[in-house]
Amino acid sequence: MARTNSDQLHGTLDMLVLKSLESGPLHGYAIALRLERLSKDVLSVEEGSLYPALYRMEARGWLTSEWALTDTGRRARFYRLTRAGRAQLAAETRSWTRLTAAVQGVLNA
Amino acid sequence: MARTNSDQLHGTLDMLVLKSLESGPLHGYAIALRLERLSKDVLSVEEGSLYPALYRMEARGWLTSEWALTDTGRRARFYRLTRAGRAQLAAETRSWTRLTAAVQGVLNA
DNA sequence: CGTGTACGCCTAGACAAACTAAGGGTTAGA
DNA sequence: TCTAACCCTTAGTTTGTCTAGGCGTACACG
Repeated sequence: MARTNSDQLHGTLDMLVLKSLESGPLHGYAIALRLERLSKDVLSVEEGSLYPALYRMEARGWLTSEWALTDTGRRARFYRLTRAGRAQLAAETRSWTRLTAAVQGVLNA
Repeated sequence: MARTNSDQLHGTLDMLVLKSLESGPLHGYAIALRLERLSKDVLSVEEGSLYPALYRMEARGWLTSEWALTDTGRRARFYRLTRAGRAQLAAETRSWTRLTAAVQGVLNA
């Protein structure tokens, strides 16, 4: 009913997830933790957003996944960036930079 | 059907519209032109997004509106920022700055 | 005079993305 | 034993933006 979190990540979640996989495969939970930590708790990644995003991106060929064990011995699904995923990350990053610069330009006017 | 423009403005349109009214009332068409010009044509404001956004914001008390004549003698609906609208603009600007800084932090990692 | 073009506004419907709010199972430790 | 952290899943809702039309007016130009 009431919205507390207001789609703060709209349009950037894919990019952030792709980015966090750039340096190697991670599982969902780890991706969420990483993003929260890197953003100093400004970004909070809801599971209900994250997992569907992962499935979506895998379906689009940007990621592959497989079950494996974490370093603490738990089963988890690890996601790995594909070549197409890297390209997508680059494209989204360019586009994001361009957009935010434009918005900033308006705000400075 | 196919999406060409991908919701590029998602979440920022309200802020941009409020910002463009900061220096005085404008009508819808003028707001769109202004945003396109200020952003050097990076942002394109679709009428189907803009007008519903204006109605929404008026309903929320951020804007008031009235019919008046443009300097070229046409009838147009002019929107004016309310006190609440100014507060909203300030809040959204703070939040946007915070968010983009966080995203940038992740991208730089 | 007709006709195109820029000016202006309006709206229904589709759609994607993110969210809320559950549920489930596992491991470790108090 | 029981709690908390770890990890995944998904149905359903909400929202905003977009597409794709429609309407009417003023003015310039041939």
